[in-house]
Amino acid sequence: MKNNIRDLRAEKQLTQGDLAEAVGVSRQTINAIEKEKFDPSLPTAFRIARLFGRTIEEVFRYEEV
Amino acid sequence: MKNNIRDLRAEKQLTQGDLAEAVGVSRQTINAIEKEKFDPSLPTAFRIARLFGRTIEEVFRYEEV
DNA sequence: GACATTTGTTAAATATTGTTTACATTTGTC
DNA sequence: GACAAATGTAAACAATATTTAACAAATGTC
Repeated sequence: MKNNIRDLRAEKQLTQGDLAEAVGVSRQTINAIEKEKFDPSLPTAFRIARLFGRTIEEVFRYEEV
Repeated sequence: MKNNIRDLRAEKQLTQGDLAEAVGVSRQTINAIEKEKFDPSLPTAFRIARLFGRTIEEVFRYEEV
């Protein structure tokens, strides 16, 4: 799973901590998702996308196995 | 999280077993998601949406807490 | 009504994801 | 270079997703 959270976050000038607070997860969780250590849960993905005013497909890109 | 997998599945005349196989999860997982027992992972949500030719937002509806 | 198919459900076990804590590294500013 | 802010990372744990197996209930067909 790829994502462009880093760019979207930069656009809005939010730190990982800002985003974490807005989304309701820990800063380390945002960091891990951003660094693509693991995928967020579907609810978390929805909250992230919504926060940026984007669809999930615009934020995350799934590459078929 | 709400979803309309049941209707989409009916449109395509797929059984839960058919969908499970196409998506790559167990039939019970499809049943549980369909009955909204729990949310799928993000990759599974992507595969389900893709299979129906829909976006995740068209298949799943997230209601803010 | 017998039969096959589909769906619902439950329990236990496993895998994956999210949180916390703590510390290290990087980056920017003075 | 000192300092603060931001980011990276890791281990332990908590929470959730998924599988497997088994059986019950519903549905459709003959």
